[in-house]
Amino acid sequence: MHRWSELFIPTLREAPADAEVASHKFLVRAGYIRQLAAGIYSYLFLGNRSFNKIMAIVRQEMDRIGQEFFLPALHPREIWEASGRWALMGDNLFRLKDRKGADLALGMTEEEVMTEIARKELRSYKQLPQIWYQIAPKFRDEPRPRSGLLRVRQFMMKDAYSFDIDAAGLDVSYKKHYDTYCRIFDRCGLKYMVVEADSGAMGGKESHEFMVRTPAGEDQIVSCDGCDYAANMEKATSKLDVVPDLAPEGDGKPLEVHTPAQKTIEDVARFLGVLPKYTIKALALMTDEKDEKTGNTKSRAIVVLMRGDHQLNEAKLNGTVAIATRPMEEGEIRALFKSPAGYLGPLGIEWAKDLKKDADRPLLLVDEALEGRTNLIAGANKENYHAKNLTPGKDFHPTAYADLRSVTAGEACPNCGKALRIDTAVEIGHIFKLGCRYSESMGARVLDKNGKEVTPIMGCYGIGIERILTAAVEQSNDENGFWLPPSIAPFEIVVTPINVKDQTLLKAAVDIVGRLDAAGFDVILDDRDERPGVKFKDADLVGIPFRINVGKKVTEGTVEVVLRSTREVRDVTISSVVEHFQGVLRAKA
RNA sequence: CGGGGCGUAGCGCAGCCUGGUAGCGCACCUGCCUUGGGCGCAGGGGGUCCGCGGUUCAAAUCCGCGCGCCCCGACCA
Repeated sequence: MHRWSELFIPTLREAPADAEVASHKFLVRAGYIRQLAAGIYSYLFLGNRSFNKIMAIVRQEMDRIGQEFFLPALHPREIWEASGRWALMGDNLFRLKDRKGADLALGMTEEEVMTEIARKELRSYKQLPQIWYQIAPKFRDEPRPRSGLLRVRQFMMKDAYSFDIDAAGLDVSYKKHYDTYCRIFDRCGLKYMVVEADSGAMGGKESHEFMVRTPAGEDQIVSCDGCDYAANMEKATSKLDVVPDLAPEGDGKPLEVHTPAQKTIEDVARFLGVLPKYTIKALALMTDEKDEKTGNTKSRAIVVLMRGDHQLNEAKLNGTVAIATRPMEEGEIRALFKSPAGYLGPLGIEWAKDLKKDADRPLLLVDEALEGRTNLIAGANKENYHAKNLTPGKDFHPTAYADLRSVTAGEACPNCGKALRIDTAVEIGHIFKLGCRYSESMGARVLDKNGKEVTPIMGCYGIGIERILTAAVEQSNDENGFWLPPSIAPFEIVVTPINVKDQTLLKAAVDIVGRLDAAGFDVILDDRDERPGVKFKDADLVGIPFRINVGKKVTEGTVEVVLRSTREVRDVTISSVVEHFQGVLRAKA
């Protein structure tokens, strides 16, 4: 029997000053966690209990489709070299040396280790498909740990990897994970949504993120209330209203107009008496690519043209050019384009003809929203002048058109046309068709039916254990504390005798706890010699979804059952308490 | 990596400007009292004032360097 008086549940009346988001404040106040260092937390009794319940659910569901491993957190440099990620991961990878001076890394994910096993052990198509998973700590040297448990440097992750003989097999493994994830998050009592995700520079592969809407989140998701369209910002698109173009002026050729001291889109549009959507915004960017051998940095200029009222989506740009970019400095703009910053435009510059060719020329990337438009207004590459009558493809030639725009709330859904909404959310799971990136680079091969060597195709699938807890807290809290879904709460029920010095009450409470225990419920007895108010406040704080008050009414054979989420109180006879909770808590099971 | 803030008892903070006894609330311990929403009274314990160096008769306080933590941005399978 769990007796509160004997347990270490250090609740705090006040939250630490540096806690900002609800989950951080409450998990600390409720005695679930304590911080050890930036982004590194200890899980105390209650936190660990909740944690174990989440992991048990994940494990149970994953065992239906895969096999659990336990892999080292300490990885030799070699396997990260083999996958090419030793250089790629940069400072996010924790690195250390052993006594002999050999390089080691703390695992941030386990593609390398899993693929290493596959490489050594898998020989035949007959051994496929395989789904291997583990639940283990991961380490990332985040530049900025934040928001309590939301972004940390050590965290628990369920990561799974699938190996299939072909793309059709991968589709099956992927679908299994998709369904399993839904079951896991359903059982954890989360209100989540699944969004299409960007698969990064590798391109073309499928990816979904499992998200929980909460203002504490770090991601933006776009969704439609009218249909099931949902995507993250990097992937989201929308249907734009057709803009009737301006009529050409004069002979229809590019026409310079005097725009003294009008630099921003808003200024120019107002000055010329048009809406910003008739203008072109030119963004000058640079890539700095370091040559590994020579150590020299190669830079390339990229100019992005957007409709005047649109925002560039850097993730989309990244996906298009497959390299990091930075804003160009004013001096660079002057030197390269002979144009003052603020008056940059596409005219009179020799642009690369193709993404692959003309490596010495700057790239001109034009957002799709400008494709087919005519008679637009852009900078004239000349102080105090803009140019009218610009038509892409005629007056200048883009290197490429691409979807580079960030969707904004209220734009039309690409599926059904209803207004899109944008919410912040926390990512709790991510499934991803990896392809052969790791199996290829690390040399995993199996023989197929025909005795031919083929590279297994992989998928990877992650769940953040902390984030399930965090999301659950963010989802259900008020000024007094939070309540967790019973499936992941440290205890399902707290039994609170109003006065433990009153032997009748204490005895009745012990009896009730005993019977609930015996019936398989997770119960805690708050037998502390505290005033009722103190015990109620603590009970409200620590996330337990049900409370049983054992008070005066015991003499009439009843106790109160309080539902934390709604504060709904209900008298239940002592004799039927177990039955009552079997109805409430075990109905679905 | 750019910008900002903070570091004094377990938690929340004052003191620092203007150098001289280290304080308040909560928590904790003892006793009494109280028992349906963080009760009351009395007594008590607890501090390398983030660290190092400097100035000074004297440093929590002034100066320098360092470290840690938080926030915004950048970054982020």
